[in-house]
Amino acid sequence: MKPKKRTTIYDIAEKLNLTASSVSRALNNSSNVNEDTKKLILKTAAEMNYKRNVLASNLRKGESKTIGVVVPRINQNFFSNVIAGIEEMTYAKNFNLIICQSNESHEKEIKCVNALINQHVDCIIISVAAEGNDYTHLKNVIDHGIQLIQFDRVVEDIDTLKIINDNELATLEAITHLITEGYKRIALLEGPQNLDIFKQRKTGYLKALAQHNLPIVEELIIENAWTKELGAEATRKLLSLPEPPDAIFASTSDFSALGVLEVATSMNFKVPGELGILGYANEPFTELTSPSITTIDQFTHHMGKTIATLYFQETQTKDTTIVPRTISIKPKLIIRASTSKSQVI
Amino acid sequence: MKPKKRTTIYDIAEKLNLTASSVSRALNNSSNVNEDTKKLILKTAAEMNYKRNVLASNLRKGESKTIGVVVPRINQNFFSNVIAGIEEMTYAKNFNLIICQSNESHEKEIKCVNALINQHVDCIIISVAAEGNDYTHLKNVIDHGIQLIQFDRVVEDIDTLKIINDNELATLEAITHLITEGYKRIALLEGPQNLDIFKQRKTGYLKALAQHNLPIVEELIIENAWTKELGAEATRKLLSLPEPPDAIFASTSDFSALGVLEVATSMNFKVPGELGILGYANEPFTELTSPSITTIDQFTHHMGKTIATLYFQETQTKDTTIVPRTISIKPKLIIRASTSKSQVI
DNA sequence: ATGAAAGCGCTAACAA
DNA sequence: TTGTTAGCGCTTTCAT
Repeated sequence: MKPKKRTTIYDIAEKLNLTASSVSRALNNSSNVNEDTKKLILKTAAEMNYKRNVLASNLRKGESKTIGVVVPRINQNFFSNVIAGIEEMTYAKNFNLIICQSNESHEKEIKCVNALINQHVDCIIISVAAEGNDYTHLKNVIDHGIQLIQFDRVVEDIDTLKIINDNELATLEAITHLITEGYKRIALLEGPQNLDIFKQRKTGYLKALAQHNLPIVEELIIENAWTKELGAEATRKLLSLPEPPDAIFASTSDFSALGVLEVATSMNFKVPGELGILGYANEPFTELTSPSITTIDQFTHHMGKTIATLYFQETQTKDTTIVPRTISIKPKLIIRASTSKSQVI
Repeated sequence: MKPKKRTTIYDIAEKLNLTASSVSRALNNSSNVNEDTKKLILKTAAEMNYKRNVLASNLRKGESKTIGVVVPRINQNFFSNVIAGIEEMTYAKNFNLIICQSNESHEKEIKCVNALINQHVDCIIISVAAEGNDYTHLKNVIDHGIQLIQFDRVVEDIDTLKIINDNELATLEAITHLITEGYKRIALLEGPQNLDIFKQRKTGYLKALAQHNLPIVEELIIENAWTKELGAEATRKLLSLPEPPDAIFASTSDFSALGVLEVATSMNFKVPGELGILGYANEPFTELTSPSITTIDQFTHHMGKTIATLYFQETQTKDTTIVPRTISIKPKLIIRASTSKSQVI
C-alpha cells in the first residue's frame, strides 16, 4: 500500500504564508526565528499532524542517527541483554537501532553488514559468528567511514574499539576456586579456538593449573563441546575414563554445563562431592538446577550500556574516529552448589 | 566523525562516460540496459566499492523497506523469540528491522512509535506495555498510512491484524488437566486485567471450573501476581489459609510459578502431592526445576514468523491495507512433574 | 527575522 | 538502449 500523502513543511508553510525555510528553522528550534512565529508554526504542525521525514532530513545532513547491531542470535540471553543495554542508551540519545542476527553464519553476517552500510548507519556494533575467517566485510565498514565497535567475540586483526570480558582472568579465578575446593583432575570443555574468547578461557585454565603445579592432561581437554548435547557426550567419555576427572569446566556455556550435570547425575556421580561442575555465562537457569551451577557472570546489560556510552562519548564530543583499543570488563565468579565440596550452601 | 565521501552513481557514470540513469538502471537490474554496459557498470561499481544510499533511494521511492517492532522488553524470552522469528522472515525479504523496547512504560511506548513514524517505516508490529489506556498513538500510526500489526498483548479497540494466542482455550485445557489429576481447590494468580491476555486466561480458568461443577472461591483468586516475588507473596498467603488450595495456576508467567514453587518447598508442601503448580510460557527453566513445572508453550518463534509472513503476503501481493482480523494460535500444554499427581514422570 | 535557491543521492517519466 | 530532467522532503548558505 502506498502511504497516504503526509504533511510536509511546505504544507505548513503554505497554510501560514511562510516559506519552508522558516518552518524548518522553527521545527529545529533554531534561534533565527521570531518567537511568535515559532510558536505558531509548532502549533500548526501539531494540528496538521506533521511528522518529520527523517529519511529526507538524514539524506540532507549526511547522517542517519542510526546504529546497527549484528549478533549471532538475538534470542540468546547474553546477546539480548547486551542489546537491551545498548538500546537503553541509544534511545536516550534519540538514535535508532537496527538489529540483525547472523545465526552463526558467516555468509549471513556479511549480508547483514552490507545492508547496514547501505543504510548509512553511523556505527556498527558487532559480535562475530563462530564461523568464518575472512573479515574484509569489517574492513569495508571502516573504509566507508562508519564507526565499528566489536564486543565479546572480536576479531583480533581488525583494529577497532573492542569491549570484551576478561575471560582469562575470570577463568583463572574460577579454576583457582576449584583447586581451593580440592579438585585436582579438572577437565576442560573448550569452544572453537578461532574465537578469542574461547582461547582466552583455555589460557586461563592452563595458567591456573600451572600456578598450582597441576599437570596438564591431554585426555581431559575436549574440543568443541559447546552445546548441551556436545557437553553431555563429552562427559560420557570423560566419566568413563580409567581415571575420570573430579571436575569439569564447561568453558563454552552454561548449556554445556547443563549437559554435564545431566550425564553426571544419570551416571550416579555425586555433584559436587565426586564431580565439580563449572559453567560460563550465568544463564538464569543455573540458579535453578539441583545442585545449582557455579558459573561466571558477564554483566551483560552493563556491557551493552558501556558500549553505547563509549560510542556517544567519543563521537559526540570530539569529531574524530574512536580510538581503537580494548576495554576489558572483569566478569564475576558466582559460586554455587555444584563446586562447593567443602561446605553446604 | 563525518563519513568520508562515498562513491555515488554519478561517480560511476562519470568514469564510464554514461549518465546516472543508466547506472541506476543497471544497479536495479532493469531490463532496459544493454547487457554489456550492465556488466561493465556492475563491475565498476564493485571496483569503486559503491554502496547504494538507501536513504536517498527510499526517499525517492516513498518507501523504506523497514519494519518497526515495539515490545515491552527485548531480553524476555517470549519477545526475543518472537523477534527472532520476525527477523528471519524480514531478512529473507530484504527488509530492515528497527527494534524498540517500551520497558513497560506507556510514555516510552508512545515515543518509540512516533520515532518509527518519523522513520517512515512500512509497518509497525507491537505488543503493548502493561501500563496505559490511551492508544491514540496507535491510531496515529494508521492515520499515517503505516500498517499496524498487534500481537499477544493487543488493544481490542484498535482495529488491526492481531496475532494472539488462544489463551482461553489453552487455560481451559490446562485447568481441566489439573482437575483430571484430582485437584479441586485451584487458586489463580492473575495479571493486570487491562490486558486482554490475562482476562482470557481468567475466563478459561472460570469456564473450566464451571464445566466441572467446581465452586469459584474468591479468596483463591489473587490479583496482580506477575513477578516471582509477587507470586511468592501470594503463595505465602494462600498456603496459610485455613483451607489452602491444592493447586496454584500462575497465569501470569513461569516466573510467578517459580515463586510459588520456592515458597511451597520452603513451607514443606509436597509438589505435586499436596500442591499442584501450573505456569505459563514454557520458559526454558521450567524444565530444570525440581520438580519440573507444567506450563504452556506459545510457539514463540513460529508466532514471529507467522506475523511477518502475513505482512508480506497481504502487502506484497495486492496493494490494499491488511484486513483487520484476529488470528489465534493454539498454545500447547506441556505436562511435567509439578502437576502429575497420579503418575511419576 | 525571513525568503530564495541549491542540493543530499536516487529514481522514473519522458524524450531521443 | 541511453540521456534529460524533475523531484522525493529536508537543511543551509546567501541574500534581503
